[in-house]
Amino acid sequence: MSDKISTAVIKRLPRYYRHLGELLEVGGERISSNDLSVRMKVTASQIRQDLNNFGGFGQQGYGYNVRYLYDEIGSILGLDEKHNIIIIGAGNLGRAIAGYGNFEKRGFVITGIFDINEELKGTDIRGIKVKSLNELDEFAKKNTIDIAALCIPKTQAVTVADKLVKLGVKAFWNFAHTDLNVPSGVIVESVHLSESLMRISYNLKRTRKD
Amino acid sequence: MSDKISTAVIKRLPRYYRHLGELLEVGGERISSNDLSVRMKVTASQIRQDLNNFGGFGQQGYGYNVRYLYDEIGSILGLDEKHNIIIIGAGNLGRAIAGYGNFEKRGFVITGIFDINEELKGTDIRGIKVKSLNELDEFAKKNTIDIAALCIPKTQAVTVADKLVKLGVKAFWNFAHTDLNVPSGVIVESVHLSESLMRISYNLKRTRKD
DNA sequence: AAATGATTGTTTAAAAATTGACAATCTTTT
DNA sequence: AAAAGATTGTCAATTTTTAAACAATCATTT
Repeated sequence: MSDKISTAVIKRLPRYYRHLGELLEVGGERISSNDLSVRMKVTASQIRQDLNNFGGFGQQGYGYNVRYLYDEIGSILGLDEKHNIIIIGAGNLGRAIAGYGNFEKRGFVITGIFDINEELKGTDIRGIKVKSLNELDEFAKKNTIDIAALCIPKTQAVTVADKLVKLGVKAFWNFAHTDLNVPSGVIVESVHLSESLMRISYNLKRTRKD
Repeated sequence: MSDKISTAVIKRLPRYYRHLGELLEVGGERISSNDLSVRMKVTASQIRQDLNNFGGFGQQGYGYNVRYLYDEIGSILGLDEKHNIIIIGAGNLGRAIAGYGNFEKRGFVITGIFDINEELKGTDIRGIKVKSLNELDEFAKKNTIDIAALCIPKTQAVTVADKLVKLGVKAFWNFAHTDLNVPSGVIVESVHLSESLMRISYNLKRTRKD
């Protein structure tokens, strides 16, 4: 893999994947960049450029085979591999993520749920028993953790992330309202719900002015 | 307000707001674009350019007054106004959002929670009784809804959004794994968790190759 | 099997975003 | 009160991203 793919492209890939999946569900066999552009409300040019970062998946005069392109993008996204996820924080958010079955379809398997609250220990969430945060070290040494989802307040999140970095965890799905400082090579994908909400607020204010 | 502000700038504003808030918490009175750039890991030039879209908040030789800038950005983001939010879907995700107290600090008030499951009707979530989806029409006619958070599966989300658009709702916080088609002027902010997770997966695959 | 039509992959152009540079100006020190 | 130092606001340069254009090529029709 020669040149670095821009993050703008990567951010769009999952959306292509989703739309192709929806097309598959209704029996779509082929689609042109133009038809897809109408459906997705982006330019056909962008679609072709994005895809060509990874290779020529289409055919002149025909378009793209939906199933083939879907699988290829899935592979580019690493969805053909299994990923073990642990969830830190068994509150509503942690439970919401644990309970979302579709992730497992795509190879994301929840292998552990941890909470600082000892009273929750042993509680069953979707067949997984909540463990104490004290058991995290031992667990991490015995099991492969690909992704740690941090569903805890910001102060705890920073501490736990530091610990998990030392234990070798390479990727964080961060729901805490803070930035995480991790060594290079460690991935942080943050979902800042409050920031998302503020953007709505901004747009509401602006829209009213027009 | 003359020229349109780019979405790239808007996306960064909440992060400035958060960092300024953190500075306030530790008693910071002033900060230069340079110090802030180190803290936030962006260029000082970008900070100055971003802020100057909205006016000159700083002073040569001094920098920015933290409290003043914090309040100004808050105002730009519309956080000085109250926003009524309803939550559609009283599952774990809906409850997680309802239960997050910090939103209320920023003027986001949850005024209703609705679920299609009649069995949940009357259940108390943080002092709010869950209503049936059948009551949504009546509620919308009697109350102002600024933002509707859609915490339901995609098929329902599309239907409910259509209905709420007709009832005059102008902004959606969409957690369903689908795009929403709404008339222009209606705001959609989507939080696609599965797409976020796929980006992690992509980066994990790529990192291993380096 | 030749002609027509469709659609990609890729090049070129345009637009947007980011960074760098520096004069203007305010603060702080002497 | 003058000099030195700091830092903004803004302009210019660079880089990145997006869109347009089109030759190459494959599918379909006649």
